Amino acid sequence: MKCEGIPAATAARLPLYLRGLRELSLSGADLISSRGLSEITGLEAYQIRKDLSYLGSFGRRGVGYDVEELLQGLSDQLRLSRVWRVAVVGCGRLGSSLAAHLSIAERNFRVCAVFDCSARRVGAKVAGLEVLSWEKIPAAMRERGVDMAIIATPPLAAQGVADLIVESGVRLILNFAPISLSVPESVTVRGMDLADELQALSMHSSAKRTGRARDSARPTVSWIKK
Amino acid sequence: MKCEGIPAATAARLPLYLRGLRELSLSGADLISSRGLSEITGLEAYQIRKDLSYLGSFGRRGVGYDVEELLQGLSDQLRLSRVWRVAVVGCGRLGSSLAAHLSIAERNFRVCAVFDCSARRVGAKVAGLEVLSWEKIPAAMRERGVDMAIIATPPLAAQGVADLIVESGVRLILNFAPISLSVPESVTVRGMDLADELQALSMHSSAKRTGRARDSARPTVSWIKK
DNA sequence: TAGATTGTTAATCGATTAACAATC
DNA sequence: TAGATTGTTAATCGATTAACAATC
Repeated sequence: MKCEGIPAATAARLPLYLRGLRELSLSGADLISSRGLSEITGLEAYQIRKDLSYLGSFGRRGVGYDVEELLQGLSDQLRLSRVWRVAVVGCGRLGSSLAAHLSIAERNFRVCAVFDCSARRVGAKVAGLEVLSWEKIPAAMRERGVDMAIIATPPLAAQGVADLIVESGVRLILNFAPISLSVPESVTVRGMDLADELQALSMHSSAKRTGRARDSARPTVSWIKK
Repeated sequence: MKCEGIPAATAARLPLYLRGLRELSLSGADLISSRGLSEITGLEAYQIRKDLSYLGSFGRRGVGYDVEELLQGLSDQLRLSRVWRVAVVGCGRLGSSLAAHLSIAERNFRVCAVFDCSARRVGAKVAGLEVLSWEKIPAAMRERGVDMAIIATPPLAAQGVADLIVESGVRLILNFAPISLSVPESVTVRGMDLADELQALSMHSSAKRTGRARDSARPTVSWIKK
């Protein structure tokens, strides 16, 4: 799938570039070459040049890329010029830690609602917010203008929660529950599963190699195939 | 990258098939067609047939796939016939919840060591285990026969921890810290980053579509490029 | 000018899709 | 036999890599 003409494989690498550039920016660097970015990301320089060329002409031949300019270009492409309003559903250990982590560490994403299915947890505070009952999902999501929802419930509750999220008009879902969700075509679901990752790692037990650095161009080729 | 002749794109989808088949097995199904698996996974039937053909001949023409047999084949490919010994480094909110979750929910992965860099947490219990000081990483990893390490420390501590993990001979790392790690060629690192995923989701804000189900063939195309 | 580095074009490679023959 | 469904081959598509001309 493409995002505005950008190949899927390239789009999946943009967050990696963004992180590298943020580090560079903090360290005060003005310029960076594709070769320099290669050392930071572990990707090949020619691939970086090709990827960045899809965003437009941010580099200067013979010179390199202006760090701030490229950072801006990437932020625009990733639509980070705005703050995204995030809801977390499921306030167990994982959900609470995700909510807390987001609140502390990410300025582009603001947790603005937390929900739980257990009466025991409703009313408690998580990430500074009062935990709401799952029944309030559609109303509260709309009221608070939520853009994305994170599902961190037990697997059996996840589909029901997903249905409520869809009902409330939210179209971006990050799913930590180890189950496949059914959603309408218009909704994008991204699954993150610890077991899946460990299983994939186990396959690499022998016969592997590693360039260097964070493998993880996190290659999101199939956001969804259709 | 291939694993024993299996294309990378296919390998990345195997955990998805495994989950579907486990559900089927629990529900008592004996046989499943590629069409049936398509409904469960959201992938196309022809792609499923092609993927499974790489594992060998598990289906019977005119009939379908034997659920248990295919489950066994997938488990073998994913090397799940054994229990993998996992260490968690970093016992903050995220690390503790990952350790607890793994202990409870995953039979193929056993948490057998937990570490932290903060003296405050050393000695506490996480997932039933005593939290050890990071200085003991090399010794304890070896003693306990750890196969994989999960890094869930703050970003600034992650590289140092990764170095100790590598020193202890562990070659499979799942990194939750939002930073690129430098490791030798022989080590496989998989990065999981909440911010990266949210950024990627944000790109899909408009102009998206979703087949159904868990998009997430979790397309791990670049475990590492080289 | 000479050296550096991008942006782009062309070549290679791998993955997806389509089609169908094999076979239960 | 007729219907169903796999496994495989061939066709298409997209991504990676290589090479180099443009340009600072």
